[in-house]
Amino acid sequence: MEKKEIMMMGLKMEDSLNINGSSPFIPFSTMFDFCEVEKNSSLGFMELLGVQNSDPLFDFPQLSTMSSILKDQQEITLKECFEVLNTHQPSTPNSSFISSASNEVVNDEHNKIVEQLHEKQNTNKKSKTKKTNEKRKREPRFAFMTKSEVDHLEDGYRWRKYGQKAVKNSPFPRSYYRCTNTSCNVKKRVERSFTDPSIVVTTYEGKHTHSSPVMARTSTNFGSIMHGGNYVSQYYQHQKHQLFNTMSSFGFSSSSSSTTSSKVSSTFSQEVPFSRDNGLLQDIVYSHI
DNA sequence: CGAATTTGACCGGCGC
DNA sequence: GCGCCGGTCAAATTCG
Repeated sequence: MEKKEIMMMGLKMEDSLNINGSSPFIPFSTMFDFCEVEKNSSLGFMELLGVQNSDPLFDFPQLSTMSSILKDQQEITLKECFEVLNTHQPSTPNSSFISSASNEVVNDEHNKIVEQLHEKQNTNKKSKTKKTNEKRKREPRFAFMTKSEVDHLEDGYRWRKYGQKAVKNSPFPRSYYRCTNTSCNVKKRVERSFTDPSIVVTTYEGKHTHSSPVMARTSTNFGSIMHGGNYVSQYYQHQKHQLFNTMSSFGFSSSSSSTTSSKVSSTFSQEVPFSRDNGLLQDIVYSHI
């Protein structure tokens, strides 16, 4: 007899059910609300996600467009995401694909982020000219804005909290986590957006030198398609899977829809049937015990 | 009782 | 030099 373990983007379904009762909330809305990439990186959006030609995600024109934007500019903003998605508006306009946050809130957030990025770029320039010998090398960082009622989202790795600080101009604190694996120096910061408290901003720094402990003990298809040791690993595989479900369930269509369903089953999971009725809730993982 | 979290102290970078 | 700020440390406390 198979035992089912249900996970939604790494967050256990039962946890989310406890919080919202009959209507489970969606912990992740979309991963490309904001994506920050190191300047020297030539990664496009698809490469960032580890999407290859054989992936069903490859067929979504919206994502290809975003990928090219990201490649040219090294960063993609909320506004650009909106523009791209609006030019490929699905047939049902009332379905809010990006998030349930109002445009005002998201624009505020966008402006803030752009401001921060510019500030950072300026300070980087200054410190470069000032210092001949660079002391501290910053690991690549990736930030995600996610709609969640839980601050610390389960992502398959084990983290130890080592600090918490009050965030300027925000009632919500920022938490600092470090990977519990001693040989691994990956860190992450988690904070809640004060413009929209339903949004959690998670920033990863560095790459794991080991595989995910959760994935190691559950023989899932996610585990088998991981890029071990890479920061685009299991987290992105989750995101990738989620993204496809989201794109599909909100009415976006891939450019080669005839072949998509077969591709999906081979690339993501043969055990999880795709049903549009389930929407985001179909992101489940079956594990054998 | 060991592991994880909390929280005030501390540190280094930066602007004034 | 001083104060602010983001990030980290580590002793105390809580949790399982």
